[in-house]
Amino acid sequence: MNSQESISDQVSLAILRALAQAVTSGELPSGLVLPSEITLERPKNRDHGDYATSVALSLSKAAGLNPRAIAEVIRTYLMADPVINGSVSAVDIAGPGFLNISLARAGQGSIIASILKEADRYGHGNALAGVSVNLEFISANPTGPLHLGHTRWAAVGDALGRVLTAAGAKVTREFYINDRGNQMELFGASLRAAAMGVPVPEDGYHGEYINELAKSIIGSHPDYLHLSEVESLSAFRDAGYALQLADQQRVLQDFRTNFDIWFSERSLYDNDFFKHCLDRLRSQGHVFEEGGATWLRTTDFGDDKDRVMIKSDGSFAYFASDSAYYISKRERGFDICIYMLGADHHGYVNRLKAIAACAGDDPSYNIDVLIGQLVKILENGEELKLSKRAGTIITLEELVEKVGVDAARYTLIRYPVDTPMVMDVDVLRSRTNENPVYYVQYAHARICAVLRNATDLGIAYGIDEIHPELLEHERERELIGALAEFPRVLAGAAELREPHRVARYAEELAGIYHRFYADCRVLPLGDEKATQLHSARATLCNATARVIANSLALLGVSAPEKM
RNA sequence: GCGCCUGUAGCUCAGUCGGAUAGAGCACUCGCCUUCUAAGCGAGUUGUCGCAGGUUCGAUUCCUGCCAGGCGCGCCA
Repeated sequence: MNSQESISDQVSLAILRALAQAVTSGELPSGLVLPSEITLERPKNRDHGDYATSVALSLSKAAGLNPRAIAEVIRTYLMADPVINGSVSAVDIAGPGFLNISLARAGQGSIIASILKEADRYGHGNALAGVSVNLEFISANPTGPLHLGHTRWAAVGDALGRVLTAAGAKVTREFYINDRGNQMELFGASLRAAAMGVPVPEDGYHGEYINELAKSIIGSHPDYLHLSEVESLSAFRDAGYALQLADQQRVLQDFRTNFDIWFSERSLYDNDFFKHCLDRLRSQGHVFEEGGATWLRTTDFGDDKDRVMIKSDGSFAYFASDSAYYISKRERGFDICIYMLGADHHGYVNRLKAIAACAGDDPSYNIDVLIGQLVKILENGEELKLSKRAGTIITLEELVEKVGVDAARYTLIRYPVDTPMVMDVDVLRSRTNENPVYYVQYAHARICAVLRNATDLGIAYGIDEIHPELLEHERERELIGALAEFPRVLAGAAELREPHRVARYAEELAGIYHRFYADCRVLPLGDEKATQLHSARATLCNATARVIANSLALLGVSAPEKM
């Protein structure tokens, strides 16, 4: 990290050094417990500098000193610090004891230089280096098309994978196929009934897609109708499964969401793997028998009731799969298992965490469960109701047909997953500020146009044309400040598992760029002579395009060069 | 009954290791294209941050209680 240490990191380390020096010199009490790190914040008000910290305020009580006095001591050592000497232009004390730090032009220039140098890796970090993450999302039954609820996870899960990767983690995306149990049997029975032209079972699967699937199966396997009932049920089930799974895979690929592993629930029971899991849990002392069933004592770890794994009739409860699946993930070498579940599954959080604890793991580290709220969709001002019965479910594919992959992905990602959201199809089709994906993409396309023109005019730009001393306009300062924020935003998004932060940042950056563009002419006007300022501004544009493109890449959204 | 999530501008929502006058888009009014993409920019108006306490130098943010809405609590999957 040393070579890529950002200005803000350098400053916060310098503040730590200043505090240590102050303690050594006796200006701060010797017993004072110093913070392990200093987090700088970006003041909303530009008069408060580029960075600010309130350490002096928080140390005041323990030190028994006036916060402004502490700030004064820090300021003195900070100004003398050789490392940041050239990049910081001023350290001011404001209000009750805030330290406001302003960057020198040279410091701003180094930000642009590192963006151009690191290119598509700018902003990436190593907070999760060496950590192996299993990211499981969607995990739909292979008994029908992916619908709107799955779509949110497809977009957010994929973006989270990109964000975690950018933070240095080794990420494996996994789709858990619920291919065993009653639902599969009902699916087979529904297909068979449809194929035979008899009523589908009451609790079976309905909808036009069932008829189409049935038709397609008979088309390639007319003999299925003449098998015995038992044989034909499983034949229809397996054929339907294969078709539906292939369909889900195709739709997801078109949605730019790719999985490394498609994990079959059935496979958990192959080769006595489940027995092995049970033995492992038993050896940890959390398995017991009662009423003819085999249980996991999840109440040892905060669950509100114990869970049955093997029912008294000898069949496996769904929880058996959950337990074995978790153990499988850990035995395959994953340090952190992330689960993305719908709000209707939030009751599972405790029991999943309890599985980890029962297996002897640390539930606060090895397992991370994210709960997402539901999505509603609006068209022509009316909510499209989702009903499988009525056959009016909105599929992922239909949504993409309506608004396109970029708009669908972007909109689903830009909200925190724990808030319910409404997608308005009409807005997503619009080309205005209401539609943030265009706002961001437009900024990128606009910059590309400017750079094309710069090249035509023979204006040089790039790492040798930064000229930070010429960038003194307030808009330029703002823009550089925003570019410098990207690594922190990305790190936060990874740590909190919140990719929406990247989208919000991209919107803010795009807005700052548009304002810069309105106020700062980049290229020479008419027959005006080209100067270094033109090159410097074009270079700033170049760096901005880079950061916007990097942000969009993390969301799986395209960064067009022309619109 | 127990548990989880949510409650911020007229609308849709940002804002988490507590910070300096609480933000954006939409909507409404008015400006800005004979020169870099107007899918853009600028100006104006809008708030008991659900309510009540507590911790703190300082709370939209943390804690407790309450109110309102959504969801979940099977030897179903």
